Parts: sequence; structure tokens; C-alpha cells
Amino acid sequence: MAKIEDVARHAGVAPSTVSYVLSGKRSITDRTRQRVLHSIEVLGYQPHAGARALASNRSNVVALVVPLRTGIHVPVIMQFATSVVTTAREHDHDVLLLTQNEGVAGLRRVAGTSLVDAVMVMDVELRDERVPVLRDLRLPAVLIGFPADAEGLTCIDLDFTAAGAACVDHLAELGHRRVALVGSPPEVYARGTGFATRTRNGFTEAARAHGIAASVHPCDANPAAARRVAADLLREHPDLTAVVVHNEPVIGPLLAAFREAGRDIPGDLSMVAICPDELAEHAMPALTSVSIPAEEVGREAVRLLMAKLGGRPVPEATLIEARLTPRASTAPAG
Amino acid sequence: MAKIEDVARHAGVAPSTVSYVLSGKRSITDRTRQRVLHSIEVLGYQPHAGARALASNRSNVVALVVPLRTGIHVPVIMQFATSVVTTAREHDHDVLLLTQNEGVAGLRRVAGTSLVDAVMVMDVELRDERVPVLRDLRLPAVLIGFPADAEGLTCIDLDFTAAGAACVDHLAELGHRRVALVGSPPEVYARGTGFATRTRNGFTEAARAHGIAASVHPCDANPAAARRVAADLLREHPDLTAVVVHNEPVIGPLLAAFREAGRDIPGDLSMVAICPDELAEHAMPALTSVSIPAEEVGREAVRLLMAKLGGRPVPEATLIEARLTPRASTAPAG
DNA sequence: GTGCGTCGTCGAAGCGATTCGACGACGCAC
DNA sequence: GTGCGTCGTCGAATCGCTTCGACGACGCAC
Repeated sequence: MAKIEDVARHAGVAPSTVSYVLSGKRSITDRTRQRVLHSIEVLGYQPHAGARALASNRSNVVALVVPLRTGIHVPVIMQFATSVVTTAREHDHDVLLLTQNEGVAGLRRVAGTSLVDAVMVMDVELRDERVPVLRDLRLPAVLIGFPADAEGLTCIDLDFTAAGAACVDHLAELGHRRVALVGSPPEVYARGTGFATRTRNGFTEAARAHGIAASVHPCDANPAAARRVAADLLREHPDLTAVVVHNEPVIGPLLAAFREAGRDIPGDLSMVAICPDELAEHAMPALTSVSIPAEEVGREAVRLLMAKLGGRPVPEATLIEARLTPRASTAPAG
Repeated sequence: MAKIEDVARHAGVAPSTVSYVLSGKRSITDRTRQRVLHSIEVLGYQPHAGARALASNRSNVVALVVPLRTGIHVPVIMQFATSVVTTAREHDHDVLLLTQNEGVAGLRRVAGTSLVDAVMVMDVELRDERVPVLRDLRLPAVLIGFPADAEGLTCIDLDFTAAGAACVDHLAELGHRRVALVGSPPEVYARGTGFATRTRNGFTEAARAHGIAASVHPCDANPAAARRVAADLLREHPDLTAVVVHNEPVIGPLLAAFREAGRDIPGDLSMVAICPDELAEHAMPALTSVSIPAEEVGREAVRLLMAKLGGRPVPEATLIEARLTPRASTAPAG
């Protein structure tokens, strides 16, 4: 493995010059730079990450804490993680994967050993135990989701409140007078996970503003639970004409259940989903939906993190706009 | 941030002694050890990862290359990744996340900069461009999946050939005389991705051995494609009494389509799936299935990697046994 | 009592980069 | 012609740890 000294010798310069060519932190004559770059090329030189981290006090690695919990739609997480890795690489950083089950100790470890320069935390809860740790670690961090007290933290997420409201607005406009939200599993609400709670609030609030009746139905993420909820809905609210679904795995089963109960969508019942576009497009019928822009959130989150690492100021809260796309699953109330 | 020197001073020993206490590479009196450990505790000492990597030539980080491709069931990947991270941590290693789109260059980079000690590659194809790179990088590696030429490599995977065969065996035993495999999307076969091909081969081969008719139907991973395939099956093979599904996202839609076509499962049609247990258990009816033991594969893969890092010999090929669990979706042929 | 082996600890030499101060060369102004 | 500022490069110190050889103390055998 070639070292910086080898490159320097080969190019006839000092090691520090090679370093400056690479970092651009001092000006170098074009002629010298070319010579150095050529030597790097020839020798296949790649700087040793550990040595670099030691000397510069920067590892160029960021940690990503991914949730393992139940009741969370996995593909969205992956999409998100992928986007984070890709964007981080564009900024010359790598991503270290941390799982929830190492918990707070994991954060302390990667920070304490200088393994990472910054962290990104997904699936933040209202009262998240990681938040105080992040505060006293004084490690640059970006949270995906909002804790109850976001003071001094950098947070980003889809504007779920607006998402919930947008669904209701759309349905109200179509003349629906009673709507139901089929939401996340009960334990997700119990944890106070932000996205579920905020969607619910946006939904409820918008319904009140429009003066239409609304109910919320937590639902486990499996087909059987979906069928139960569908049956409950039809029985308890005979006047129901529209459903909002914020729970990816049950979308298909819910559609099937309504169909089997003889309800045509959107003829008898309109449905709006909050889910990735891909899912909405492939459903039958294609679903009117507010998309979950995982890719965009991931990209922006990394941007924020890089800005913090660069000492640039960043907004504390970033909300990604909720956009509703009408498709085939909603129609005017009969 | 406390350094080893601070600990040494606090404990009244030399820095090297502290290092030996931590690594256990030389014997230390119990009294001294206790003193050092106490100082570490008091000062909250955590060794600097970069310095450690530089001096020891070991980063204690392994890279995990995850696939981003279409036609792959995402939750399984996550389950797998999770298991890898957890197991790696048990062995005092961290996991760096690499995505496919950096491609071979990513491998060269993390290896060349000594960022990682070893790599784990998922979703290996028959003729995988990463394989030659791994060979000449001489980096300890474990592949999840088998390339065409596995000579000298360490590979592990579910025994998909046996999985495909197990499904047919089970159905043959129940007296079925014509079976169909609903498989991965066409592009997955086109890429020569090992698991799809091997399942198909196991399936076909077992059918021939039992002397029963068999056909294979690639299927895109969305509900519409599932419906098309279901219709094709019923039309082309009126004598069909059993289906094997190896494509998670279409399981639900396929069940729905058969139901709507008036076929009772398992009354008119038996179905066996190759999918995670969780999915099979929650389907309606619960599916007889060969499970995909992602957690186990991840754990074993890390074990293999650690063994290689420790210089211990490991088998070149590890096949995880395919286990079929009978549930409610299969019955004797009418 | 001398000699030798073991055991526990120390000290110092790296590991491979970055970074800071210094310094020569050169251009420009006076 | 002298002086000064700028630019490009160099050399050496430094980052925090691991590891190897050395060395004193101690126990045991002869």
C-alpha cells in the first residue's frame, strides 16, 4: 500500500505538499499539482483513513441510527437509508450503521471513540431518550422526526400534520361528510412516535375545521387486523364515505376487504393513502395519495448535517411539504 | 477527551500497560488490572478509533454492501442487515453501509483506505463483477449468495435449490400432478441472480423426479402483474392444482386473485410460499412455507467473517437448511 | 549461592497522515 | 538597489494508540 511519503518521493516534493494538493488548503502551482496527481495515479495511492482521522480529527464518517421497531414500514426506511448513503458519498462521507438495540450506548461509543463526526437519528419519538444524550455529546446531529422539545436541535421530516390535513381537505372538497383514519398500530401511538401523532392531529383538526365527522382507528400491520378494522368501520359508521390510510402494509388487505364487502372504490367509498408513490400507483385502483418523499428527506437531512459540520448555520426545523396526488381512488360523495 | 496517557498517569502505570489491560495480549497482575480499569471508569476513557486503527492496522469495521435493485423484497434485506449489525457488535465490530451504486469503486475505496477490515456482499449474481475485485483485493469477504465460480470464496445462503425441491416434494406427497412456480421478476432471472435461479432449478428438478408437470412464471413485484399471472395460470393450465410462490410482494394479490376467480385455497388450489415466516403466518389462509431465515444467515455470515479475520479456517460454502412448515394453504389434491 | 526462566511492567519506536511556522524566490514600489 | 509582501514549498511536530524488546524481581533447581 503506497503511503504519502512514497507519492512525495515519486513526485519529487515533500509529503506536506502532497497533502495540500489533496486537501486544497494551500495554493500549489499547477505544474506541481499535476506532477503530484500523476504520481498518485501511478502508485494508486489512497490515504489511510485511520491516519487521516488521527491527524485531522475528522473521520469523514457519519452514523445512521435506524429503527428496528414493529409497526414501521420497512421499504421506506431502506429508501431513506439509501438516499442518505448516496448523498453522504457525494459529500465524501461514509455511513456507519447503528441499530436501535445498542441504544444510547451506541451513540456514546461512536462519539467517544471519534469513530464518527456526526449522527443522524431516524424514527424520533416525542420523548426520546437519545435526545438528551445528543445534547450533551455536543455531536452534530440531525433528527428525522420531531421530539417534544426540539429546542436547539436540527430536525427534519415530512410535514405530517399537513399531510393528514391535505387528505381531509381533498375529501371535504369532494363533499364527504364523514371520514375515518386507519392509522399505525396502537403501540406506535403509545410510544408517542411523532409521525403517527402528527398525522392524526392534522387529520382531526382539518375535519373539525371543515365541520365533518371523523374517527381514528389504529391498526396492526397485518391482513387480519386490516379486515377487522374494515368490518368495524362499516358496522360502526354506516354513513362513512371516505377513508384515509396511513399504514402501508394494510392498504392492500383493506382494499380487498372493502371489495369483498361489496363496496366499490371509489363508487361507494373513497380512499386516500399516505404512502410512497410507488405503492399508490400500483394499487388497484391506483390510490389518491400524499407521498412519503423518503429520498428527498434523506438528501436534505444529509445536506443539513454537512452544513453543520462545515460550521454553517442551519434552520432548526425543516418540514418537507406534503403533496397530494389525485388518482383513481377518490370521487365525489354519492 | 481522556487519552491513554491520562489513564496511565491516573493509575500510576505506563501507557503500554493500559493497552495490555484492554487487549489482554500480555498478562497483567490482577491488582494492576483493577487499578487500571478503575481509572478508565473514572475518566470515562474511550480509545480513539483512528489512532487504534493506525497503530494496530485494524479498524474493527466491516463493510456491508446492500443491493438496491428492483425485484428484491426489502424487509428481508433489512432483517438481514439488522442481524449483521447486531452480530458484528457482539464481536466488537461496527458496520459501514455501502450501496450498490458506488459499485466496485466503493469496495476498492474502503479497502484501499483501510477503512474496513472485511466486507460482506449481499445479492450476489452468477457472474458478479465484484467477485474478481474481491479476489485481487485479498480482503476477507463473505458473500451472501453464490456466484458461478465460487472457487476460493466464502459463500453462504439459504439452500434455495432444496427450498424449491421441498415445496414440490410436499405437493407431490399430497398427490398433486401439476404445479406452477410464480417466481421473481424477469430481470432478476436475466441478471442470473443466484437465489431465483437455484429455486427454479430445485423446483424443476424435483418435479421431474416425481414425474409431475411443472411450469415457471416470472412475475413483476406488483399487484397488477400478480393478477395477470393468476389469470394466465388458470387459463393455460386447467389441470393445475398447486402453486409455489417465490416472490413476497405478490403473495397477497395472488391469493386475492384466486379467491375472486372462485378458487378456494386450499380446497381447489394449494399454495406454498418461500418467504419469511411472519408473512406466511399472517396471510389468509396462513401459508405452508419454506422460511427465509434472514436472521440466521446474517448471524452465520458474520461468524464466518470473524473466523476469517481471526485466521481460522472456514468452509467455502455454507448452505442453510431449507425447512418447510405446513400450514393452512395446502391440502391433498382433489 | 549462583544461574536461569518466567512474569509483569516499562519505554520508545513506529503507524501515516495533517498542519503550522519558516523560508527562499520573485515581483513590485520607491 | 533596497525593502517588503506574496506565493509555493518544505520540515518537523503532532495526533493517540499498539507493540516489541528490555529489564528488574522473583522463584526454583542444582
